[in-house]
Amino acid sequence: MINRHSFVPIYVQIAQTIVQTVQADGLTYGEQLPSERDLAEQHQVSRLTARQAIDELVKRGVAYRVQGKGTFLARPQIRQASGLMSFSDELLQRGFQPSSKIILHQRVDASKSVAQRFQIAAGDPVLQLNRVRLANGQPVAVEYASLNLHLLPNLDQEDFEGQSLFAVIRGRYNVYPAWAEAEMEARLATDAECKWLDIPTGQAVLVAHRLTFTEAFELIEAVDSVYPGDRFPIYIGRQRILTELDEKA
Amino acid sequence: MINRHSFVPIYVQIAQTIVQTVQADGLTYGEQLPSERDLAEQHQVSRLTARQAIDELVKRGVAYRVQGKGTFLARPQIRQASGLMSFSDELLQRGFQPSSKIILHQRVDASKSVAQRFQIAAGDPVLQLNRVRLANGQPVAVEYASLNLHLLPNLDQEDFEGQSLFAVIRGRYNVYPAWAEAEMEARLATDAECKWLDIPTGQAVLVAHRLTFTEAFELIEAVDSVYPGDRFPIYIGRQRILTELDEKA
DNA sequence: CATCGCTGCTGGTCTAGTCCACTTGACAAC
DNA sequence: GTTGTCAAGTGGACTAGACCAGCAGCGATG
Repeated sequence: MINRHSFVPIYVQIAQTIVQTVQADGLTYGEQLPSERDLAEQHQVSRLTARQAIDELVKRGVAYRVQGKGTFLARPQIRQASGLMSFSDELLQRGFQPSSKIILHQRVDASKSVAQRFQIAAGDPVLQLNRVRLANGQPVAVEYASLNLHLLPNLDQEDFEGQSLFAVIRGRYNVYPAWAEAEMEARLATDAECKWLDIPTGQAVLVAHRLTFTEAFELIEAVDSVYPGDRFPIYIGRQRILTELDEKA
Repeated sequence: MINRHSFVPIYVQIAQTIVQTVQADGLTYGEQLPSERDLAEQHQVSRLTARQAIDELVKRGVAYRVQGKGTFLARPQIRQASGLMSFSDELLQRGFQPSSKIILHQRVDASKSVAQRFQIAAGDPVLQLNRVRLANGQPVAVEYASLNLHLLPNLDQEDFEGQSLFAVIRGRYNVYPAWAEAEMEARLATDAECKWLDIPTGQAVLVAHRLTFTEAFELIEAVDSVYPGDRFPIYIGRQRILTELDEKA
């Protein structure tokens, strides 16, 4: 079960085995997981390590704790993937074949507002990448992306028709998206968008203004995604509602 | 500084003092916070406790760690409040005076699909509460809410024109919203919505289908919020992008 | 029969350490 | 000057305990 000489921390390994066990045993919402003390003894680790494993599951919204009673499986999420994450990954998970048609792909000088977001000088080059996103050949979104060439030098020489942008960012540059932030609004589709998305004029579209950061909050990309309103509802994911630090006094 | 006999855990107290210190000293994005060992010695606690304090800040996206270097302040969020949280709270934070006009307020028998969401029997009573939400007297949203009367008995006898729904839920019932999940779409406003929101016909609106859960994933409410597309962009909050548990092998 | 209290379980918090991985800067050797 | 090495400081992982707080079941006591 547990490999003490692996680079993967023990608590992650334990979290993985719990997930596997849950799937194998067909456990569902509300059922109880092993106690922290049981897990510790089972895997011959200290209780804190077992607790860290369960922390991982709680962080993901897979399980929840009740003091005095135990740890239980959470209600499953509506969907796995999030509208805030990689478009390609989400489509793959949902069983579609993602692809792209590039509308624009060029270095541009950063405008003042873009430069401020990227924390670079105005006029510094930024990669502008506008794409129509397709699922099984059907257009499902238009994306207007600005990418940080300081963080991703020579990114403009990559090919994005064939491969996922995030895959390139992770694989070639070892840059890992860790945080995302978004604002949403609705508006009517522009004429160009109607053509790209193959929708009638006057239709409502959902626009997501998304920022993606590294662990250290360097801005990787700023994207405006335009979705036809009804064809593709966007799942925001499961989020913990944080109480203020100074409440509960 | 630290009160060892308070009911508030020491690590929370330390997290609070860090936030206060940061504000008092005017520290900004990128500046370094005290090391875990420093914090531990400063407050005369073990290193784990100091670490837990920083964990709180990292969980909130206030700080981030870099192994071998230290802990640093994160880039501030676009906005504080989230479109997934309490409408009233968000408006208050942004300096508006929230109010409501009730369109519908009655017990209804749960339809099959609603009952399934709430995990109750079909036909069991649910509180349907439809409101026009106002900011400084201006209509900014229409909300169609279904509330769980099993969790919140006799909620239908409360007054919601004057007070925040979440305030009642927290104060009177001791039910704390802990998780939220949402899907978003865009469509054209209905005639009734145009009247309520005082917008021209044919305008695009943003629709958020939101579920709010307790810590134990009991469904508190299911809400469809309709926002005029451009008047009020919805902030989704800052979210961690989770890597799969079985990656990084 | 109802109730109170005990006991044994759970998670929540905390201690005082250990060793490892990584970053940085200083300093010595080339 | 460049390069390599070493030490100090950082967060990451882990141990082996401790006590507290909340829940549930059981049994004795009224």
